[in-house]
Amino acid sequence: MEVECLALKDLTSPRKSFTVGPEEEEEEDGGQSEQKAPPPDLAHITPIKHPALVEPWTPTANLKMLISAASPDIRDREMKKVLFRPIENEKDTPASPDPVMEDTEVEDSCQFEAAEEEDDADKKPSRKQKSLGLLCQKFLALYPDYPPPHSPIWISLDEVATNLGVERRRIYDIVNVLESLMIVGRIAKNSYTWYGRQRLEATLEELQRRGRQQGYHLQMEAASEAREVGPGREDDGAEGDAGSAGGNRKDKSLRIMSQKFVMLFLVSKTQTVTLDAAAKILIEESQDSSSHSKYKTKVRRLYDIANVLTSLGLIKKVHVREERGRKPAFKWLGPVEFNNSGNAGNTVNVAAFTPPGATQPTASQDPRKVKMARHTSFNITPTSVAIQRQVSSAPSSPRQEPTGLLNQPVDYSRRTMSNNAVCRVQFGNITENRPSATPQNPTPSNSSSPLPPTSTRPTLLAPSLHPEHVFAPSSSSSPHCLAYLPSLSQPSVVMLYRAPDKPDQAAEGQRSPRLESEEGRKRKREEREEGPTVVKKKGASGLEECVTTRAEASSRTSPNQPACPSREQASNDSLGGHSSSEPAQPSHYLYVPNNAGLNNLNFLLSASQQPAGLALPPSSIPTLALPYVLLPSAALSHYPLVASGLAQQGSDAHNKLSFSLPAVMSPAHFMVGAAAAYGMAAASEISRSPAQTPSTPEHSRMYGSAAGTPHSPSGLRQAVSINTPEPLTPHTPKETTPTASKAFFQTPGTLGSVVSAVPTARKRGSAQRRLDVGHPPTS
DNA sequence: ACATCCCGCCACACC
DNA sequence: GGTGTGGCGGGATGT
Repeated sequence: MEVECLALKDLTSPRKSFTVGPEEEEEEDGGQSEQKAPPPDLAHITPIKHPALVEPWTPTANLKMLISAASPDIRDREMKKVLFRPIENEKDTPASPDPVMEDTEVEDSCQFEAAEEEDDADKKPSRKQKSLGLLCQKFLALYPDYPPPHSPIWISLDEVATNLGVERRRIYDIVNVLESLMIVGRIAKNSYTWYGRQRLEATLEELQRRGRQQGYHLQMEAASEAREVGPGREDDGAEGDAGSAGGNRKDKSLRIMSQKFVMLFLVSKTQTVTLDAAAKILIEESQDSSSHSKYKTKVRRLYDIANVLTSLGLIKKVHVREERGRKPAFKWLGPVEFNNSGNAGNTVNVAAFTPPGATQPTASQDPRKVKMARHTSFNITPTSVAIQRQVSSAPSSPRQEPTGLLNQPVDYSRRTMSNNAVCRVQFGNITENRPSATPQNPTPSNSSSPLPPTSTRPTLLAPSLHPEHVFAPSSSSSPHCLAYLPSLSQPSVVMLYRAPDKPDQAAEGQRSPRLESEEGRKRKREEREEGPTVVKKKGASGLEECVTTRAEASSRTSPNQPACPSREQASNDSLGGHSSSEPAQPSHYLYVPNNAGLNNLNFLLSASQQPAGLALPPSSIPTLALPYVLLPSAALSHYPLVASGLAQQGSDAHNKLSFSLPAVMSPAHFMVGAAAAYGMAAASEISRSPAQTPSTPEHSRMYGSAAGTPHSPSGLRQAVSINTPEPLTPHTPKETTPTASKAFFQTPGTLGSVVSAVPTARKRGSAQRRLDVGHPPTS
């Protein structure tokens, strides 16, 4: 790995010139960044003060981070600062950070932010920010909805926990629910395979079937009618599940409860289930008659499950009014009717499903056999702030939907930006596949080895973004893309703006995601079937349509990839190809601090645009007077935009550029919430010339590190790749250019270093504690 | 006051 | 005994 790294570096070296320090050397970002090379533009752009001094964890800071992104170390530091800061400092240095404003211009803007941000960012994360729903979103953001079938993604819970900066315990909660839906499958201790939504539909179908068999529908009716549930009871079902699960242990709970809960929705006429009813039904089954306490416990668990399901976009919170008043309930947003055919796509074996507990990956392929790419994903740092509360808040209460705002937590999945969103950002995942391509295992097949998750490979970069994350306006036409970079100090959004071909589309992007939610899904479903255009919308269930579309059309073979066939083309285009207006890519990017009124959003816009105007295409951005910073493209180079397709992209290589920003994108964030809200739809593709895509070492690191340390900026390390428009497939790119791949690979080494650095983080239990650092556990 | 649900103790299942 | 899981519910936080 190390070696590789070197290699990468070498590669990058050329770039180094402006790239920030290759590595750690740099002292602190701020200064260094400038020093480094910053192209003139940058230099002034980022007037980062002396980082060392303050380390404000402000938007500006984010900027710095970006800049400094080049050096992972720095990032880490910063991240730490950030991460910890809130905790530790929380009050200590309250304002300092923001107010300080390191950057010049930015600062100004920052100031705006400052006020808020401090709150958000600095402060300790509110409870909402730590919610399971948000956490789940982050988790989901790490992996593609539709990973390539043949290259399963390996997940290390420990790593995930570390990266997300949470306790393992929390991850278990999420994973158990995801496992109940076969979104992940357990391989072994601490090891899971990520299936994404490929099997989701089939699983849901199966659950529906089972739910009916078990008579849940009757209970639901009873319950609904008479609040008091009639003791319909049937334990069988439950037990069956549990039993099947194999582990009988106690796993009856979350996993099974989750399935049952889902079953209730699937058999419900109204598709709405009140917590009360669900709890009662579940209690009965379990026979815990314990009564009230049991009830309370069940409800608590249901909240946990509901938060995860909400994050998946499968349900949303609602209230049902009753005589007494309104009761909390959840409405199913996922698919209810399954066409076998459709499901089939996934080829999930129902059988596999059966034993939920069992977790057999089986079904189609044994993951293990298949080489698994490690998804290092991550990077998501625990951004304290990162997540917008909106989102977070949502976990339980998605109410916003109506508004159609950003928030919806859940919808990430569905968030579709514009209909055509083309751009895609990928996080690590994408890469993952590629990596496989990497030297060692170019093809999935060959690698028989399961890949030790650990060091091995690297295949992945960082977690890929789901397409969702990216907004893509209509295809190529659109000029810019928005990316949400949670890792940045705050949740930030970066807009890459290319000389626009058409702003309009961007506008499209704006459409609130929400709208789609329900209706959209349906539509989507339809769409999928129809066709391909899709980019990434997600189906109701959150499934990406792209996949589906394509998948259906052709065989389901690879839902993932196929889905977005066009990419290649795109890639061509984008990569270098993208001739459109710009030859390669925008020379500059605008970075807009969130402060500006945008909720914590930061944007990078291509300089090509007039800064002042920030005028994004009108459509795209409503007039926003935002403070922004121009960043020379070079600056971004550090963050490697990797054209996935660079080299060979061959099939996969989409044009996506990935550029790794030290941020993590969580879908949610990405969401756009803000973006959307603002109407920025973004999206365009950014194409990057191959040359550009440098896989700089740093870059690689970023990816590689997938596992950032928790505290550390792991989050930062994420890479984002943006594709050209089009349908991107989820991430498939198995093969990417060599170079690119290298970059990814290297990561590991990088990671290693990083990780090592933070070993402590690893402490699992304590991992979270990082939070505590600041505050000792109360007790 | 009630709705949510974070947090982490602690039991259990495996090494 | 150590570690991975995850049940469970106290009590904090949000509304």
